[in-house]
Amino acid sequence: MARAATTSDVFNAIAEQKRRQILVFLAADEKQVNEIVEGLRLDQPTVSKHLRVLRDVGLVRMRRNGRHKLYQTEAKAIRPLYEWASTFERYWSDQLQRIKQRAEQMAREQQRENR
Amino acid sequence: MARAATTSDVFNAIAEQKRRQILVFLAADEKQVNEIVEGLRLDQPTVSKHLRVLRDVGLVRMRRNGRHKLYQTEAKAIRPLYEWASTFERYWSDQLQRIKQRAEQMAREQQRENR
DNA sequence: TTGACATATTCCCATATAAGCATGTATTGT
DNA sequence: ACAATACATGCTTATATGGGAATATGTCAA
Repeated sequence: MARAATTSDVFNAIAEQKRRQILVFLAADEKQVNEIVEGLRLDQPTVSKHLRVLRDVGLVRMRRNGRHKLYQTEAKAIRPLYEWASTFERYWSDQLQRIKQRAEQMAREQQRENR
Repeated sequence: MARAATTSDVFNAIAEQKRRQILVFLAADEKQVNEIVEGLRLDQPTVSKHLRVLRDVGLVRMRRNGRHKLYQTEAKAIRPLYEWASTFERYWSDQLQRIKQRAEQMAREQQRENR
């Protein structure tokens, strides 16, 4: 079995760096393909192909405007990713907290010695 | 050019569903390979290979214990992913807020009609 | 209608997978 | 020392990829 299709879910779609760039680029406002090409310095077919993948998994939405097409990031489609990552938040905070506590502990011991 | 290596970064490493499962499974406590195999019902070589990828990108840490190896998720390695996803948080909240505002607006109009 | 502009798709290629099966390696108990 | 246990790696195969170049499709303007 090969790797899962890039269009199989959000996790696979965002594995590609250029697609991540595109998503950031399109987060605030809708933009034409042209603007993406110039803004990110990618070839036009490359951009179109990545947009296709992003569209297939619902990470961007598109509307036509004359002979342009306007793409924009569908922010809410990123939530599954965000939520999955959040699963681990408590664990890394725990670790950070432990480190912090240890540091405070050491500071207290230092003080005691200096007294 | 093919797809970027699964070991090239966290984004590629977590594209695989089974690796995501493993990370969740190892989030709270360290576990032996054996336990992963049984807990997630995967073949042992499959698990070892996925662990290899996860280790290469720093998503799990390992220590030996006798003839076992204990793996645990390195939660802080997931932060880049979390932070990237957070970039979009304001956009999806904006959208949600807009939806909420629209709902409230409609409610007000309803009230006015009923008066 | 035709031409120009904007975007999408196709074809080819090099590359990297993930699964399954077989085998290798390390560590411990006896 | 040896057998058993616990993992890791090697090999093969089917499959999907992303880039580049060429080409197709779609839409407007004159």
